[in-house]
This record gives sequence, C-alpha cells and structure tokens, in this order.
Amino acid sequence: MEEYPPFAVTVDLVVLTVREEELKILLVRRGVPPYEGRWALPGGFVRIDEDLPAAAARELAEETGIREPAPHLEQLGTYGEPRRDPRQRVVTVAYLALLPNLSIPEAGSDAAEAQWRSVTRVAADRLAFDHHKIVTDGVDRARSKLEYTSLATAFCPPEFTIAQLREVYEIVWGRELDARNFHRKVTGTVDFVEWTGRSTEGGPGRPARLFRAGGAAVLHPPMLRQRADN
Amino acid sequence: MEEYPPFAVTVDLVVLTVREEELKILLVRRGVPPYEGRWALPGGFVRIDEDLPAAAARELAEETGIREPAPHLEQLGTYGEPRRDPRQRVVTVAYLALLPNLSIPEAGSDAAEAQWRSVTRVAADRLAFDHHKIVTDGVDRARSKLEYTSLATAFCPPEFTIAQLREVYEIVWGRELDARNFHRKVTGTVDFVEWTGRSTEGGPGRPARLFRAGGAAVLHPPMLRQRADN
DNA sequence: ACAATAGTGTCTATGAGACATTATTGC
DNA sequence: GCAATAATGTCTCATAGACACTATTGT
Repeated sequence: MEEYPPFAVTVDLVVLTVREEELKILLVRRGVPPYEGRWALPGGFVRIDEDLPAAAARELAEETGIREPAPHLEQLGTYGEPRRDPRQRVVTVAYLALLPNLSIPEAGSDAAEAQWRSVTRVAADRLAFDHHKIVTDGVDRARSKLEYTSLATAFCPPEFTIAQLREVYEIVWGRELDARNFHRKVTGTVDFVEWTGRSTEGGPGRPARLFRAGGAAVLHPPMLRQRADN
Repeated sequence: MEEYPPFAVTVDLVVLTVREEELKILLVRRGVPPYEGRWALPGGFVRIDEDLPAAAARELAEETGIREPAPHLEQLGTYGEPRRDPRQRVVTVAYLALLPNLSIPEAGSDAAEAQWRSVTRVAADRLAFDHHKIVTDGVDRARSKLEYTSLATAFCPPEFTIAQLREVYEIVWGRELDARNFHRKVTGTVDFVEWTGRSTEGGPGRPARLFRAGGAAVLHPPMLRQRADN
C-alpha cells in the first residue's frame, strides 16, 4: 500500500433528551485548550481496534452511565474540515443519541463539567470547534425523523402515555398538536405503540393507558408537520 | 494533546445513474490485492489538507470526468469496522452521487476498468471490502429521498419532460406510476419543476413540455410510494 | 383519419384538522 | 356533583389513486 496521510479519528455525541419542557442537549465544558472553558460535545478518540458505533456507545456510557436499556444511537455524519481542530487533522464521526428523561449525571466521568443545555439557547453558548454545526444537524435530524419514524418513543420511558408521547412531539417541534387527533393518529398507526394492558393511577382525571413502543420503525402514514403553505 | 491512534481516511463513492431502463452504479475493478479482480466502489485517500466533500468531488471527477454541471453529491455515511481493510485501519467516508445519463467513461483514469453495473445484480458481483453494504445503504438512501425531496431531477439532464422524470421514479422504485396522476402531482407541487417555455419536437405524438429543476429541495406534499398495507 | 404521446378532468376513498361529546377517575 | 384528564365521534376539506377524456403532433 502506498503512503497515506495519518488522521486522528474521534466520535462526538449529540445526546438529546426532553426535560423541563425543553429539548436539551448534553454538553461538557472543556478543561484544556483549545477552546478552554467553552462548551463542547462529549466525545473522544476512537481506539485502534474499536468499531465506530462501539466507540460512540462507550463514550455515551462514560458520560451518562447509560448502558441499559440500549438508547437510540445512530450515525449523524462525519466532519473533517482540515482546520476544524487547530492542532492536527481530526476527522470526527458524530452520533445522535436520544434518551428518555432519566436522572442522569450532571457531571460525567472524564469531563470537568457536564450539563443539559437547552438547544434553543445553544447558539449563545459559542461551542468549541465546529460543534454548533453538528448540533444543528443533529437537532434537524431528530425533528425530521419524528415525522416518518417511531423515533419519538426513544425520548419516552419504557412505558408511557399518549399524552407523554404528544408532549415529546410538541417540545421537539415547538408546536402544539391537537390531543384528540394525535391520539387517533398514533393509536391508528400500525405498530407505532402497543398497549401494555395497564393504566396510570393516582392522578387527577381519567387514568391514561400505558403503552410501549411498537415494532414499527417507519410510520405509515407519517406524522406530518404543519407546513407554512397549508 | 495525548497520544492518538493513526487512521487512514478514504472516500468511497456510490455513483448512481439511470440508463438502459435500469438503476446503475459505477464500479471499478481492482487491479491490486486485496480483493484483486473484484468490483469495488471508486474512491481513494483523503489528502492531508483536503476537505471531505472536496475529496469526494475530486475522486468523482477523476473517475467520471464530471465537473460541470455540479452533480448531486451528499455524504452517505462512514464505515470504519476495524478489519474492513485487512492491511490497516481505514475509515471510509462514503458519498452518494447522482448523475444524469451522460455518455461518460467506461473507463476512469486511475482504475484498471470502470463499468456501469445494474444495482439489482450487484449482489452477484461479490464486491470488495464492505462495499456491498455501502451500495445497499446508498441505493436505499436514493430510493427514500425520491419521496420527499426533488432529488429525482438529479438523474435528469438539465431540461427534461415529465415523462422522463416519471421514468426515473419508476426505475428507481421498480414500480409503475400512473402517468396522469404523476403529472398532476409534479406540476402541482410548488417549485418542484419549472417550465422552460419550450417543448420537445420531432417525435411522434403531442410534444412534451420541457422543464428544469425548480428551487424546491423538499417536497410538500411528498411523492408517496404505495405501501404494502394500502 | 389514425396512431401516439401529452396533458386535463372527474369521481371516490382516505386521512388531516377542527371541534363536540362521552368516559373515568379523585375530591 | 364537579374538576380534570382520557378517549371517541363527527364534520369538512384536501389529496391520492383510478380512469375517462381532450389536445397536439407525425404519418
């Protein structure tokens, strides 16, 4: 094999959850230059014998402690602009992780500080490297995948009510949905959700049925967002 | 910065076009081990000061001669399984390129042999490395993006008829579409296509109006594929 | 006139969205 | 009973799909 240029390869994580009625992203504060003190995506080097999804899962576990149940983790894209890291040529493979609102760490293991930050205010955080672009891509991906996949269930606990699922849509899309139409739509889409046989108890009002994620990955028909031209 | 493992980074191209009433992919025959003699995706090393999309565009130009008009080129995904290349650790960033049916080379510059191969028969080609998986992902991406984006126009020449556009859909999806409903749908979707003011001439039957791609990237409403459950 | 292809119109079923109504709980 | 929340039903409009029809060319 001919000579080839050496690259560093990292994984970076866009970890999203819904909490406090906002879409939040997990960011860590950098403790070393460059961009010391700035917020950045959690991530790190891929090991020489490690698969990319394994590296992403490892970093996620290190930052959040989450291993089970397997969170949603998908490749988002790869960012390799030559000067994105001032020190050397680094190509980073970004992964998108979606988590339910767990009471997971306000601080990760190998980061000075970790925090859930509102995605709507992340622009003001002046993130390190090209992480702002990666965050934008991740949030866009999540928003659009809610339309045609059952991804919203990844933001919910193992058992959830239709109202909880609707809240996920409303917060991620930043738009209110009609509760009655939403209910009809979700329960009418094959394998989107599956009734557990149980219901909530104790609260005010009629108990809500508890569902789990159904087998469907892709929704037919999709949950269409209202468009400007409608 | 701490020690980091060195990786080789390459770009690989899934170049698709529609010709001879089939969806075709550009493959090159490997002239050296490993996988000598096998079909593989065109691609090569990313240069140390080269951006990833630039590397993809360069490889595409080297293999096809295509530079203008700018073909559709999007990042498909990154493949980095530790032993995908038996020689060393190679992470490859795959790009998806869609081209109109140009009379472009049956042989590229730096490949022993290049050929348009039917995607439906590519499984029998026993591709090198993990390229079969990359091809599958690229074809899936193209199929699904035809639904909700104006990507089909990337398979067409700068000016095309509605029938040509429909043929692209039919071939990529492997399914016949009603010509009349398709026409109504396409012309009724804002900014999908734009009439040039001209029409075809010389052939049998009523002349067809010539269109160019409109400004729309995303289609509202989408061109829905028929589903099994419909 | 006729074949061939392009383009429009009509009908029906389905689904989205607006919104009324009923159901089931706690207090 | 009343408040609160869940779940279902009704109506209207838009659109997909099936398919009849009209338009415009070459021969």
